Amino acid sequence: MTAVPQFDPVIHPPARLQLAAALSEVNDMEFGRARDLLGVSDSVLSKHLAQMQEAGYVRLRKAPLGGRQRTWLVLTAQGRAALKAHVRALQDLAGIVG
Amino acid sequence: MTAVPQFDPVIHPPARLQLAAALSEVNDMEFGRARDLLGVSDSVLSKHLAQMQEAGYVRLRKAPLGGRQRTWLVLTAQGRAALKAHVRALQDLAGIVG
DNA sequence: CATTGACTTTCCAATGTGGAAAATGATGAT
DNA sequence: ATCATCATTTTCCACATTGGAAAGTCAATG
Repeated sequence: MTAVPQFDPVIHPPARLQLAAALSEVNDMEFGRARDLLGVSDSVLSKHLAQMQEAGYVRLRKAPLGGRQRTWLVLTAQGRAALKAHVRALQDLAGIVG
Repeated sequence: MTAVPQFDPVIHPPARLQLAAALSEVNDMEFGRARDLLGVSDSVLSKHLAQMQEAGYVRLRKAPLGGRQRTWLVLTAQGRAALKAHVRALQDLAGIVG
């Protein structure tokens, strides 16, 4: 009798939720900027991105900038929808509190 | 440079978030009912409650019912405020997604 | 072709969550 | 009083997740 809906496990963890939210407000963001924003190491961001990519929530665009290869993170339509659904789920869940 | 605000770790985990939300809609709820609602074992609910109590988010009211002792869970004002703040934090974070 | 910069992967420690089972505490039965 | 029982609570463990450090990759110089 699990009357309570589950949250999307890919997007619920703080780091990923924050990343998705940050990406939702821009067209794209550089890897390094996202890493600093979240305050995590390269490896950690990379691993979160791997999961979000696998879920189809994020797309990585790699292109050279200033001679060096850089990566831009883009929230996909699916990722945006997932974030939206997640926020709405929480709002519904806590609707009365408002 | 953690420009992203952190979530309340006591209330963010799914089980506790769902519990807080569920409790926010009623005056109180029986232990067993909450356990079934969340779909977890007695021990797990008990442990979540311990954390939420320690944070001052939940109060346990024990009283006999039908000869046996039962426990009712009550969301405190502090717990309600924490839930509200959490929801608002997420909304702010994802404000653009709307 | 060695080097450097920008990630990615591997390895490992720390935490957190969950369940089963043992322990508690409060009754109710005997 | 003592025992059995029900409602939690605590203990013990297994497993999953998350995070960082360091080694590994790969493309673009020098």
